[in-house]
Amino acid sequence: MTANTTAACCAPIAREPLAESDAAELAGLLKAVADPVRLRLLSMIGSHAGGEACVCDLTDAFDLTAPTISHHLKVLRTAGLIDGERRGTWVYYRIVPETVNKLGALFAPLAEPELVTV
Amino acid sequence: MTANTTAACCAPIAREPLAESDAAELAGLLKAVADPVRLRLLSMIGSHAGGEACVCDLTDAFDLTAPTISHHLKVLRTAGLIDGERRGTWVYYRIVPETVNKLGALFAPLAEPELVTV
DNA sequence: CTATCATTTAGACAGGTTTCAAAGCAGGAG
DNA sequence: CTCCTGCTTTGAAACCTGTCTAAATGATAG
Repeated sequence: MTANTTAACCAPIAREPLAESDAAELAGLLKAVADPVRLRLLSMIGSHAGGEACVCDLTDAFDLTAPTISHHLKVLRTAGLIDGERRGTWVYYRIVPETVNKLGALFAPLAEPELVTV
Repeated sequence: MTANTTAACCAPIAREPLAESDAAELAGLLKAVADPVRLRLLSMIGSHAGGEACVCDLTDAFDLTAPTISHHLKVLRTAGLIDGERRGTWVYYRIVPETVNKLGALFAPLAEPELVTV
């Protein structure tokens, strides 16, 4: 179609127009992380020693009630970004790297902002 | 080859807990792209020949009214993800790579040993 | 100046989100 | 068994979003 003279740059999102179905799926994932509390939860879980974190640790880090934290964890779990398991009294969550990678792949390699000027 | 080899693990989000202020800023950015229409708009603008796209092209690709598209473009513009300019009759939008890179840097290097060598 | 096309703004409405209090479940301790 | 603690579910209130129609603004042509 075109000369495509600026090929050495583009993140997937800027390489070709996103298909409608892909956009819908990715938007669902992005909605799950597009919240300050859930971003911090995801970060806390992912950076916790052993790769997993107990809900009790997470709840104490916020000025929010336990049901609210539980709700946010459910959103992340439903989106497939985290996975939870009960061991005895406590419930532990860990990250699902495959799903997180989908997000990374979306915007990732947008190289240096040295684009061809107009 | 031992000079700061980014290990096969951690995206910034999984390296250390996100600060509250960073989480708020990033969540704002993510909210702007967490919509199928806006994702496709961003992708269309970024992948368009010349690095910019006219609103008229964008509007025709959706089953939505012009005001709705305009609303979504405003959200992307307010978030700093795109930048618009009027030239004569038409308004042209282009991507702001710096802002998009912030998103790429968040989830990017999580466990995928694929190296960018282009 | 008037007509017309392209885009944005304003106002309104249905539907979804975030949050909390209260109640419900599941394990462990006494 | 009974109680207590950790976590989830439910139900409801306040708020935010996506979409539309109608109207305003900007630019160009006649």
